[in-house]
Amino acid sequence: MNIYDVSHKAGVSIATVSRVLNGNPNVSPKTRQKVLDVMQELGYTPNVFARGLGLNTMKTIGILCLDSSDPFLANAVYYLEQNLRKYGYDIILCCTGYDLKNKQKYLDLLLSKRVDAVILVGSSFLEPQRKDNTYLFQAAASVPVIIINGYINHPNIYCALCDDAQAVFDATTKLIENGRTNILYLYHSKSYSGQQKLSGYKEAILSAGLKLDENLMLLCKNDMHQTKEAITEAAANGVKFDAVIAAEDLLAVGAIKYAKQAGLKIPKDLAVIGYNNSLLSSCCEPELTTIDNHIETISITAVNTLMRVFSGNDVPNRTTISNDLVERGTTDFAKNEI
Amino acid sequence: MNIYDVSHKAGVSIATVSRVLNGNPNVSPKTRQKVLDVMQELGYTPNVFARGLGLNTMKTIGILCLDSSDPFLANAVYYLEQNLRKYGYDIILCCTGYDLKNKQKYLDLLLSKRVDAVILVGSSFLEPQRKDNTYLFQAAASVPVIIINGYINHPNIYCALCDDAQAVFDATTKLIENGRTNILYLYHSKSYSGQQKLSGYKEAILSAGLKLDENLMLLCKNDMHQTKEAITEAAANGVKFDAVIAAEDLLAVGAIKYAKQAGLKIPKDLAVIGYNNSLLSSCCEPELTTIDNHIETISITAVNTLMRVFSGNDVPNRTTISNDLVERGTTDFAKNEI
DNA sequence: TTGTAGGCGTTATCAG
DNA sequence: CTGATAACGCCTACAA
Repeated sequence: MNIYDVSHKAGVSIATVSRVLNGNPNVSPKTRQKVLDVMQELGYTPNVFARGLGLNTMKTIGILCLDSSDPFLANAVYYLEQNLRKYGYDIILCCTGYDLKNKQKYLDLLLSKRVDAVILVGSSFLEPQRKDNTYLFQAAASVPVIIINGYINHPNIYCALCDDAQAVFDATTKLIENGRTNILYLYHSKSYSGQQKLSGYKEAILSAGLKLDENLMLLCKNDMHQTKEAITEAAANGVKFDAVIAAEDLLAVGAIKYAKQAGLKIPKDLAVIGYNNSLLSSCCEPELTTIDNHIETISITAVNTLMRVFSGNDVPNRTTISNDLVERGTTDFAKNEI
Repeated sequence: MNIYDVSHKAGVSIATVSRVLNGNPNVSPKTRQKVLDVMQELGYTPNVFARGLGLNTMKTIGILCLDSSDPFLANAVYYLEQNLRKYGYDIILCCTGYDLKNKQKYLDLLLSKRVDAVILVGSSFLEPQRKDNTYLFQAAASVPVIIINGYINHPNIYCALCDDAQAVFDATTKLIENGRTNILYLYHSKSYSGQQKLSGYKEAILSAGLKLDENLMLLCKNDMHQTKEAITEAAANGVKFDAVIAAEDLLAVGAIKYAKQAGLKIPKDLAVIGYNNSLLSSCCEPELTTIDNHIETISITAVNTLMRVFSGNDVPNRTTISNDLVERGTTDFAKNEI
């Protein structure tokens, strides 16, 4: 079942069938209809390989992410898929894990599959040392590279991200304005976005005229129970705090568990703010105040950016989205504002 | 940069290069090495389209799921991707949503991309009416179809699932044995797996000599707050219950929120059991007793099944995994068993 | 062990 | 507006 069968049955040449297939206007309406009828009748589907051979593209985008089972990344992948499909693109999903070697390997693999572009989900694809990012630059030499939630300046690399530093700055500042003086910061990743958040925290502390305290910046494992233990240990070591801000909802839940265990009242004795506005944040008790980084908007932006790149437009290297604080039960801003 | 360039530079024919490429043993070690060196030097990568054209396969599996941002489905997709990649297969991810028309459309789309097989994640791809499943049968006519968490008997369709009915039966029975007499069942899906779970519940009630009460089987929305409201309403209407078993952790969390609001102590006044052992289950307070359906094992089984099908083995139509009850704070079985 | 030539199903370029 | 024909890059008999 190929283009020849259709052309025979329709009594035209394969060139005409191909033209109909590709919406070429140089076909008489009558001929077009005849061909379409035959295609329908035969249930003909063009062979993507042959087409790919000629066009050297298969309308497919490679998506690289560390771990698609992470709720935040899973969301991003979902929105990307939905929006790319609107433009007729398929996605090949590829989960690399944390190892740089694997990231490189899989990126090469995607390129060898002749994807039309690569989208990297999560700033963890940006290595701290610029020289370790050469694998990205190489990729960018052949196809557009989009980075979600990270930023690096290089030709043919486009970044869509939210202003994590600003968001954490604002949230921290708000805690301070509401009378919290010892704010514990929890994080688990030193990725680009992780650094941004941390710097937002530091800046807020300094702007308020407070002193930065290393003991108040706690590097945790990405696990709620281990986070709880880490906080418990810090408290046992004499670290005092009346608020927690976490780089990730999961860590904030660990803080809630700590408060419960330590007999602290939330938000009275301890205010808690998370990050991502994930399902977890409305699951715990009290429900978690959290920063919403609008991953859907970011994903849509990324797709739109890519489409503009494809159509040859001049496209900004970076698009930044602002984010919101979603207030729930672990903070008492409202009461203070009355 | 193609096979001709390599053959020229290496001073051999393209056939020899092709043989080296495909690990054909009929090449002298010396020639092989020379060709490999040239390929390395030129950074040659075979063109997947041309290869696909000849072989009519691209070592790619299509994965269909309703919504890859659902934590449970996201997990399945992740494990599938990881395991398929071990065998050198890529995956094309395709999220359909709930509409049957879309399911059909995207399945056709995947087939037109010449995927080597299709994996359907979630029993929601099985329509209640067998005639509505003809789209699956059609697909099975051209490639193997794997269904995760659903079962239907048809040639070239293979199913990997856990015994949901048994799991709910066991959990319900355990509640009854521990003195609970009015068990509220929460569900939100009437998919194959949803039906299995419900039937497990019913059977357990009947086996224990209790009476089935329609009011105790509550169809909810897939949202924790709406579930809480639904339970509140039922209670207001006089429905009495001392335990809840939910087809989904999210619904169970709704029950926990209800208990909190109604001033009921968990597990003393109300025992709660969820399903899936998702992150949510260790996030709430108290932590949720839940049924773990071993999605990782199921995913691995599915991939292994597929590989056996590819190698032409005779493969059972269905593989069933048993599942465990993970006991946490919302039940008090342990105390009763002492 | 190696090389030659035909085929895979499209697309694109020319003539007409 | 339509048709013939040459790419596209690889695989695989078959021949040597």
